[in-house]
Amino acid sequence: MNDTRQFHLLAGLATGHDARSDDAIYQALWEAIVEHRLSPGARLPEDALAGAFGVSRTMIRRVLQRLALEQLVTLRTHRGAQITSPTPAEARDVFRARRLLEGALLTEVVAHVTPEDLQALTRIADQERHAPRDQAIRLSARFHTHLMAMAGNASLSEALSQLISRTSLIIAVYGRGRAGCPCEHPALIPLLERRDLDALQTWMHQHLTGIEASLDFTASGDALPDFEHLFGHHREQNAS
Amino acid sequence: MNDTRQFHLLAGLATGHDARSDDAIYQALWEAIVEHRLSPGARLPEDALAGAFGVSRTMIRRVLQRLALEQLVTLRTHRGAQITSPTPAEARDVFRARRLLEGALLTEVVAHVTPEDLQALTRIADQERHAPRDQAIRLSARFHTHLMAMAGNASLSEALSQLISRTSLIIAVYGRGRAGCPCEHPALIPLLERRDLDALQTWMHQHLTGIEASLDFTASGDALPDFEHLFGHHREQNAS
DNA sequence: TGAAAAATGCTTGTATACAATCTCAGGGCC
DNA sequence: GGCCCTGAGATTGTATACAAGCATTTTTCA
Repeated sequence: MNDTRQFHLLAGLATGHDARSDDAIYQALWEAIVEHRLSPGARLPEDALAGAFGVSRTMIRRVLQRLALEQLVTLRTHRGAQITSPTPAEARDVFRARRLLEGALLTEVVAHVTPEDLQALTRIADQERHAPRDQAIRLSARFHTHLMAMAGNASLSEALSQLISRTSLIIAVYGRGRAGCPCEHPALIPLLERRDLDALQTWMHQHLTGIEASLDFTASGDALPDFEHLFGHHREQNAS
Repeated sequence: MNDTRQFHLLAGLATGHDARSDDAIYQALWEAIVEHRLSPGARLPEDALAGAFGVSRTMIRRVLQRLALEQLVTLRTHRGAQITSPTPAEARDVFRARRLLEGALLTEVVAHVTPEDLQALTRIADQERHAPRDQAIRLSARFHTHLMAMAGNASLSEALSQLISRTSLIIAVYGRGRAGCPCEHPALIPLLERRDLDALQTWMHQHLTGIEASLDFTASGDALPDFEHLFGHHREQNAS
């Protein structure tokens, strides 16, 4: 019994509902993941997706491979794809990386920001406030992505985009209650407007640290339970 | 006429010569690209590669897609794959990104470096000095990759690895004569040994800037010739 | 002779068939 | 009663067939 139905909400997002192109399928899946409509751990059977999108498994496999290289889905041989459940360690890495990268890039952002950019950011922040929760998460990602794209460095922007997407997964697993950017974004815009680099860097650091601090890593990450942490108290002594 | 022969040198690198796995093929192609045995602009016909590696096009396509996402090959629809020729703008971005990332990560590297790491780095630097030119390029990449892996942040290491690989492409296109890291790497090790962060950051900045300065961007990047620059002297006046 | 148009061959894009492997349920054995 | 083994079903891995598009050559006409 192909549960194609489960994925029909994905297919219906754009054109009609079938024969979508490579990129469109990627986009639809990406949005569904970032918006938490597909939760970490969810299985992604190729047949079901192929049916939902009206294409063959060939294309689905290509899209899944791409998502896997971006660490949004995990591919295990002969066991199929599922939405990645980041480990606490990975979560920590992502936040450290983002603090470092976004902090450093703000220097370039300040140097290149234009009035159009400010308008675009304001619009995104507004939409974010009035959007339902799931879309707000995606718009929050968009806010950061757009902000960092101003630095004018495609290589870094792309790497950062991946980190931002992964943050959404991390929030899905470890966020409790009203996690995610709790609408702090509008506060950044005036700082950017008067090009106050120090204030921007401080703000960004606190923003990211605040999100990370709001997470709850004691809840087992949905993946394999951390027996070491649950039962063992000899963490410091094994040096190998 | 399938010029499978052209690619047999790739296939012969590891096991026998056929029925190689996904990762092995990726590895072989990656090394060939980074070692400049496949030059930017070189075409990569799926049939020829499939024949050389003894697999079907299915696998080749997967590997090519992965290399494309890492920006090492360029995939154009219905026109196949070829080794990417980075543009001067991309080259600039990559070096800026590397300066930023590697400089910042040195802080973490200093905090985590172990004697084993120092040994490994020394060994790589030694091999690099005594290796023939093409392998030296790959070992140079390995040096930087290993160094940055010490920071203990997988997310950033991976992004950086891609930037390092792309640097090899940039050198292939714009490097003249004895470009690449001209064996400066051994000088870094004592600085690392005494954890002199300031000296390390200065060294790294100059190292990367030196490589970038040794490039010659006037030579047309092998891709589409820059007619604007060749024939037009009205560069400053067209503002659009 | 030169240039535009048509045809052929080669390469890639997509779907599908078949083989290999995993999962899970049912039954037998300890 | 619990555990292991076995087999059916389902899912993924790989290869191949066929369709579609591009490139080059050949042909034709001025």
